[in-house]
Amino acid sequence: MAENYTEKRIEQQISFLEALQKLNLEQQKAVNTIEGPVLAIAGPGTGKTHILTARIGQILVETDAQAHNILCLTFTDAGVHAMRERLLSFIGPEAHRVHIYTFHSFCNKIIQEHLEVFGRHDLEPLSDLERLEIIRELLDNQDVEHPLKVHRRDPHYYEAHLQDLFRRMKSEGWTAEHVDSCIDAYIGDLPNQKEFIYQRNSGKFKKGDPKIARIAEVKKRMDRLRAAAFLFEEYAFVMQQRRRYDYEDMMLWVLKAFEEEEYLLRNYQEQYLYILVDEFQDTNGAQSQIVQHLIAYWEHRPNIFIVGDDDQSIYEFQGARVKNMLDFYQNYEEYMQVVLLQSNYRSTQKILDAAQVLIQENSLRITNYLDHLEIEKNLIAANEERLAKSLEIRFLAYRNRVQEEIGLVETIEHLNKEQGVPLNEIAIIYARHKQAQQIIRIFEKKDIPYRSKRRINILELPLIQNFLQVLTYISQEYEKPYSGEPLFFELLYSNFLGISVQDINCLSAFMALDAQQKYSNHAYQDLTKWKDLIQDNTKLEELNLKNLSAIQRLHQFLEDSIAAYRNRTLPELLELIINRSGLLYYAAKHERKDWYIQVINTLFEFAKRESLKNPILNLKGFLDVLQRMEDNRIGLGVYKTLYTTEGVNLITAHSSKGLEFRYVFIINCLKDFWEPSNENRGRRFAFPPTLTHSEDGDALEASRRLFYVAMTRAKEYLQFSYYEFNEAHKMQQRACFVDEILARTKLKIERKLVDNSILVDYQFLSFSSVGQKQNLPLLDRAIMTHLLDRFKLSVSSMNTYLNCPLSFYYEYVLRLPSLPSQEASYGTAVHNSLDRLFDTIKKYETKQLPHISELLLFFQQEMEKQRVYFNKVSYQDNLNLGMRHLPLYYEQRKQDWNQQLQEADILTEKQLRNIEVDGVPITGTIDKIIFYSNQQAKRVHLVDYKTGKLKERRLRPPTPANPEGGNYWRQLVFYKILLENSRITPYTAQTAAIDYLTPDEQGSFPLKQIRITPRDTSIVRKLIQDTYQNIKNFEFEIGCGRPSCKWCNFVDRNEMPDSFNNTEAEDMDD
DNA sequence: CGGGCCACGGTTTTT
DNA sequence: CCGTGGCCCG
Repeated sequence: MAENYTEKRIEQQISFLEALQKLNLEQQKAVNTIEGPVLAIAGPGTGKTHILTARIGQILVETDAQAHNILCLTFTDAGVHAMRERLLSFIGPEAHRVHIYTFHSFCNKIIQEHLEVFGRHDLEPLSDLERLEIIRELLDNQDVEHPLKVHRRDPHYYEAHLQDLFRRMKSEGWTAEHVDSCIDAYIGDLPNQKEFIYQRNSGKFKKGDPKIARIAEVKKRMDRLRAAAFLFEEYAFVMQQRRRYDYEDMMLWVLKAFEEEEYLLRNYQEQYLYILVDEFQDTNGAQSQIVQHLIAYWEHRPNIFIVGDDDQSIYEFQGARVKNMLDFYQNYEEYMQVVLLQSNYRSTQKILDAAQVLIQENSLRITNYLDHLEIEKNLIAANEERLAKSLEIRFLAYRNRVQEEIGLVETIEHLNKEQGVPLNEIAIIYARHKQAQQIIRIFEKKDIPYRSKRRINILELPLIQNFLQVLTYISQEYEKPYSGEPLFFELLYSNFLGISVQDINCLSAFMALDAQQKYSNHAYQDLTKWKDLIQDNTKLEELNLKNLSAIQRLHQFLEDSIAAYRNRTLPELLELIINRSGLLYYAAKHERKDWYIQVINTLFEFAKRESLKNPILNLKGFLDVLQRMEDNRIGLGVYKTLYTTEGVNLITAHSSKGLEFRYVFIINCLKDFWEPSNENRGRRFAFPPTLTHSEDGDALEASRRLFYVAMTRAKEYLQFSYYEFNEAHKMQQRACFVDEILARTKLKIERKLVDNSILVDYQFLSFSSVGQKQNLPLLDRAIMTHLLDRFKLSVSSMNTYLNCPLSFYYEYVLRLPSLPSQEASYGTAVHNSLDRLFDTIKKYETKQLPHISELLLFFQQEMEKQRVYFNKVSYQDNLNLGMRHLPLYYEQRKQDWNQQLQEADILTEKQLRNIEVDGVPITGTIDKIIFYSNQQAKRVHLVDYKTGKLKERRLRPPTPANPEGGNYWRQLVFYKILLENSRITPYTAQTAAIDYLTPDEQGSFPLKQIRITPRDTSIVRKLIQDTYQNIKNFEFEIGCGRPSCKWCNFVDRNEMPDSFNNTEAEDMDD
């Protein structure tokens, strides 16, 4: 046997033997018990990977088995990787021949090896968007009486629930019938449950009576789940029809093949003489069935080694997981060897004791089910280096959240600077990512390196958003020249194009002045187009740009891309654009180039995948897919490791599993973060306990395990902290786990106060971005003065300014072209048709209301005029909407209208120009003015049409909380002021109304009338003056900061300092 | 303890 | 928009 071994192998052999000798007794048992079933319960830090690999080595040494006769299954890629590395160091290249897989890669291998059975050739993985769309269609096809739809305003509300349910059903191997019977069992038992029985007499209820209403409520929820589960089969069928599959399917296919194709299973059963399963506490139902199939061949004595720690099971359904372990034990009890690994090589005894005390509060532990073995899980510190150190565990209570965060950062800085602890030996562990946001900001501002790994949606990144703007422009210009004009200005700001902000200002000033001039000459058709400007070298040279060549490059790049559109596949075109736009160059030169390149690749790979599914997909289609993803809040995820340099680790307790750090800080140890809020959280169905094998209190145990995992990451020092009062000064409740540990140890809570001087030091780190000044410089004041020369305040410009001065700057000063939204276009069409209706009356002086058909005809004509602003589908939708709403509206209003026609004069679409109030030029158009000429008091009534849902807030007069009043209220008062200062009439307007053109839920069209008081008028007059003054003072820099605000987002997206631009600028200065 | 009303938030993670 | 949990009252 030995003669073929090279010297190197012999060396490895020796190091392997040495490693074997160093094993403690428990470990030796786990490694040496090669034959028969073994269950190893391995607590944290007990050398799990070490044992698994040593055992593999041992099998190879002790038996005739070849490397390929050994199968080692684990949960994650990282697990596979770690195992392979360790094995390589033990046994050398032979390690590559051992079959180490994740469950998924193992199934994939089986499928690839038996394509004839699986017929997977033409199948493609299902994207998140496709999943959603399949489910949406499924829901749409259901009757309105379906439990998931009935009484539901949003027919798609349960989409997310269904996604989660179907995924669960697949991964746990549940059928609809199984779910159904579990629900029946649960409901049947409800009257026996304490919470569903009155505990004492109260009112008409007697002690011992079942709570009928509560039971009915649960039943209703369960019926929804039941109905949802029965949609599963159809979902699976549609997937198959569309030739799509997802991750969970791979496992199910293999399971099915194992059951139906005996030879296939037998094949693998005979090959794998030794099977090892890692992290058994995390295997789901389907995974555990795969293992069971593989070992079934060996009846009572399979050579299987299962290692796991039930106390570290932090994914759901602990009941089912413990059941898996127990089933495994009971099935092979006769020959089963149980090994309990207790020597911990990671932590100090103090840390282990505290962790121990905590986890003993749990009852759902495997040791409690294996009573007869009389085993007790205890962790004993066995690392000699660690034994020497014995830092105290600390519990710190801070006054508030800010203090906790500052205290933490201070402590870490001290550790690093004064004690020389490397930052990557320090971890901050929390329950949810959002808890780390503020700390990340502090680290950023203080320039302390940190690492944080989390899933990021690349579609939200400024770089990608800018790039998508460029793609959209190219796509639109290809479809129809000049249709991309409204995008051009924003596109210019894309960092990777290398255009300086000064030059953009120069170009925008030219465009704005040009527009101003042409508007005043009514030469709307002659407006200069961006596209023409950047290819007009003469004009460009007149502008004295800092970097003319960047603009010329941009022009060339856009032209080339549009030209390349037709003859290239989507990936080819994208590749060209990524290269020629400068995106790739920009990313490659960036400080965080690894990350940027990864982001670009993710987008590119996604485009390739989509093209594979749909070979004729073009750029427009691709952008449409991305748009639909955005609409449905589906991201394109990528794991981001922020700052790959060594730094403080910021991680969730979940992702801390398997890691270890010298210093661990568990933060925000509060009930709200660490204890389960509810069994049914988020957009998910609640499952009956009969299905998940979980019971009341199980969720708390799951959280306790998570906390335990976090604690056992610490090697030397463990610190818990929390804050006593939240932002609203409400007292916080600390997590019960803290108290559980305190109760059974001598540890005490220390109240910490952060020194005032330190607090002051942190003041400068601004904690809020709302209301921040924008970073993009405004145009030159002289140019702005010129542009606002003849500016007149209208309702919409005033409202825009009041809502967001930044938006005002872009929309009214720079006059950037924008496409009207589809809603706005529909509104215009309805408006215009109503105007024409009343015009007709006037024209023929009949005082008779024309027939409804007249109105509908106008509407159709007006929609035709707006057609360009709709896509094909939404045009039809909006047309149908109007054709349905207008007759109902007409019917509801006609009586009022007829009466008005008799009593009053009606003026529609009255333009009021050249009006001045308190020195401010104002302007506007009033939808409808009704003159009550025959009344003594000469008065008019104003009406404004609105399409859109009634929102009372918009109509509210000013309150102390909202001193400017609702938008619509302000608008009506503005109109009154406009009319009364117009001198077209001596009449006063005391009443005004918003006339809603969209019905409410009861099908009636609201007509909201307001009475305008002199106080109202003076408030709005003051607003008019102030707003005008602010505009004249160029106070545009502060945006509203609302997440939905186009221009705030634009500025936000482009505020990042960009090294590329700077180097470009330097190059030019030479 | 039980019910009604109102304000508020809306995980974690792997393949 | 839905469900939950705090809060108040009976």
